[in-house]
Amino acid sequence: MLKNSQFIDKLRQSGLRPTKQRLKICEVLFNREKTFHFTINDLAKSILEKLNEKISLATVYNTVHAFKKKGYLKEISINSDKSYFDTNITNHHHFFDEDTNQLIDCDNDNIENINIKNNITGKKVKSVEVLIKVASDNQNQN
Amino acid sequence: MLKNSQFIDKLRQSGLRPTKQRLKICEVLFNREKTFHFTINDLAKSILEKLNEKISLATVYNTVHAFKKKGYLKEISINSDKSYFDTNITNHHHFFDEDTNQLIDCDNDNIENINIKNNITGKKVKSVEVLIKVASDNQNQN
DNA sequence: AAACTATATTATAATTATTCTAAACTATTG
DNA sequence: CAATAGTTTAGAATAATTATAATATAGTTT
Repeated sequence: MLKNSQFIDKLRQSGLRPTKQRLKICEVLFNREKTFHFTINDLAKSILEKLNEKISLATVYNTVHAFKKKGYLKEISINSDKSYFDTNITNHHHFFDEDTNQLIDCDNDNIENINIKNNITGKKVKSVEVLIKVASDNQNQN
Repeated sequence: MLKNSQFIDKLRQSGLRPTKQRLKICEVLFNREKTFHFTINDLAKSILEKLNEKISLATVYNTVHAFKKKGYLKEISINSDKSYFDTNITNHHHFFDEDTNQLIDCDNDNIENINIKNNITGKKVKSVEVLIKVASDNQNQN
């Protein structure tokens, strides 16, 4: 478990002011055993429930985007009406269970190394993400 | 180039009534040399420009979803504020150019076969999609 | 520590993509 | 050709996200 002062240092190091709100959000996001996936709404709800505190939705949006820009969060490429974020910033992939709409981490060594033979000229590969959609046998394909 | 009567047959075969609007949309989507990617907005604009005809937005949404359900279109998993569709329904991957926000097909044999060692128990793999985000060197990672 | 400046937070309005609704319309069937 | 089941439509409703502009706070300078 990280201490408040550690979050303060981390924020300051990346040029973000360690405000009350940002520290609360750090607590909810990073003071955990396991990484996890969330939507902005999930996060706002967590803050309310866990810390019994209200942070303006706008601030939650701002903070999540700031954290993403600094590399503390990743956004996950799923087609959905809302954006999903991940506190696991390591290189890894995802299963998406179409029955339950759940996103599940797929360990990187569960898939052989992906080698892109021909990249777009003049561009650099920023990320390679695999999304494996799964469902029970009787479901429609998406 | 496909003829109108061929679209009529195709629609009827899959239990969709071949209406004026659906045939127009077929023309725009499938009467081409190459497959392509689009958003609902792109499509509505194309209809207006190419056919000089106005189809209600609701109908465009309905039709695209109907076509997707029947397997004539694929939806692409990109995290974005809007949904992207693909007339290329074969198994393939994508590059996403973060500089231009463009989606580019990645030939299937540009990537070695992807082998998932351990799948979620009780579930069947419905699709495996790779999204390769690229950008010029000086861009931020997404 | 007061004053200053740059950055953050907030409630609320605005915007955008998408879905819903219910009335009018049309293709198919008997 | 009448019945009916499926479609289309404009516009309203909804939901996620972004913009706005006033207020508050953090860091810095005096």
